[in-house]
Amino acid sequence: MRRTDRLFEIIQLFRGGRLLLGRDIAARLEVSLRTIYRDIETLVASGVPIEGERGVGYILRAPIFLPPLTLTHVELEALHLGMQIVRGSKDADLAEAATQLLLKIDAVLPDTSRVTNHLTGLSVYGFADSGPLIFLGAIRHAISTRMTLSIAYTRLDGTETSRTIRPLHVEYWGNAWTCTAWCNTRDDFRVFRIDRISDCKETGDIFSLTAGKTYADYLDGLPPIPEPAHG
Amino acid sequence: MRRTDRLFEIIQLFRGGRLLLGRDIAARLEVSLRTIYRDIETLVASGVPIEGERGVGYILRAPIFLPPLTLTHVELEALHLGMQIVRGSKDADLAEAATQLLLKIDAVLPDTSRVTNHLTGLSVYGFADSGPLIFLGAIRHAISTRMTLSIAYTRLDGTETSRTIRPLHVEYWGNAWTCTAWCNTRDDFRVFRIDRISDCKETGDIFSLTAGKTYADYLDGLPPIPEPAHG
DNA sequence: TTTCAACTGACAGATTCATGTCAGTTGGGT
DNA sequence: ACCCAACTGACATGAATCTGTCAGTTGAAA
Repeated sequence: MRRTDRLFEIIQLFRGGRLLLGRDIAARLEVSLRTIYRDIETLVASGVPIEGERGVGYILRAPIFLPPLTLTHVELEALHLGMQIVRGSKDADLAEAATQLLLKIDAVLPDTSRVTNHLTGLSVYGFADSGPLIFLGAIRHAISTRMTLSIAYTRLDGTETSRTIRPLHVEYWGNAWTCTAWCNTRDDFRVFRIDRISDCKETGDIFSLTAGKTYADYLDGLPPIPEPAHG
Repeated sequence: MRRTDRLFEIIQLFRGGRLLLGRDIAARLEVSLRTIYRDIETLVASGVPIEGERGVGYILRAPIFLPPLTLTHVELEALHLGMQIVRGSKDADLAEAATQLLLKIDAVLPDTSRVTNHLTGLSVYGFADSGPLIFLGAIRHAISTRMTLSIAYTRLDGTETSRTIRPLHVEYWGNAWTCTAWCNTRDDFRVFRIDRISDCKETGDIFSLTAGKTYADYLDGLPPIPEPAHG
């Protein structure tokens, strides 16, 4: 096995945020521990955020590895525009991540390719996602961890209701965010505007994706489906 | 010089979209022509879009080289969201670039990191940039090449006017695009809503960034400046 | 048909690289 | 004080890579 391949392999071993011991990596890849130390040194030197602690082991901070890419100028512009828009979003996690991503990319580009040089003068002021979206991040988190939520919701007519839901999907409509969920209270699918959710708590229950209650099932039940991101 | 460094150097030589001969690259890097052929083969094999034509030379299609990066899941999500939003934009160039970028990234991620796996259920329908923005691409192009434009503009009160402008900057306001320009007709800075531009032609004149007529000068002349992309 | 420059294959020598072994040090935790 | 596992340095050996040279082929354009 070539060294390059082994370096790649090592990154793969960290999937799932695992803590690894040098000794175990060495055994797994059938090389000596010394070689692993050298490999890790190489990886860190090329910017892979592996962190080691004496007496503990290694972890990889950012688990998605992007190999070298080449971009056109327009692609870099699109990337920059998109990240600026997301930075302006009300979802604090996403906004922060967008900032970090821009910084990473900028740090890595030579002066001559620096984002700002290729921006043909373009600024983004104030994202369009309106209203209080303080729960957007929590909901996205709940979707990925399948946490049942208990929400208070203000209907369009102003009346309040509280529901227990299994959040399935989030949609962005250009100026509003919605959450499609299985509503335990109504025993059917429901779509909620996130800016009208006035309270949101995790119940502690973890739901499983039961047949008939998934987002795919919801889509199946709809007549004609709008094409995402084409208009 | 290590080979890896030379490979990197070769990419740098292509800056500015230059057409290069293998012989010249060889001379510049003080290696044999055969070695350059081998280097180019290696680069192409690792995905760098260098194209060679017999009897002509080499060009690099996508001139921005992004070294390996590691991303967190949220960063990948932010990237995906941003690109989906840009894909929905009315600027055909940017939208297409965003699509290409998404495809590039998806092609390069291992199955386990594939964008769709990390999207905690998120769709983008219909970008908020409203109205006819058919000239957005043309204006961005004119900004980068410093082409003077002749535009027909419909004021908010409905009256028509035609102007000769030096486009300087484009701003995105969440639901509308504007272009800040030096207006030759009025001999002052003016801001135009791009969806209200009913015609747009290049005059053929290339302007230079004269002191007092740059975007920086425009910003200097403004009282308090809104912070870009923070809300 | 000639020219140009990209391309390909083979081969041998040089040199760099990678690796294991050994013998340490360091910092945190128990 | 002891253990653990990350770290570091040195060195020799062997493997892999890299390179130039030479002798071609190919496709396009003049």
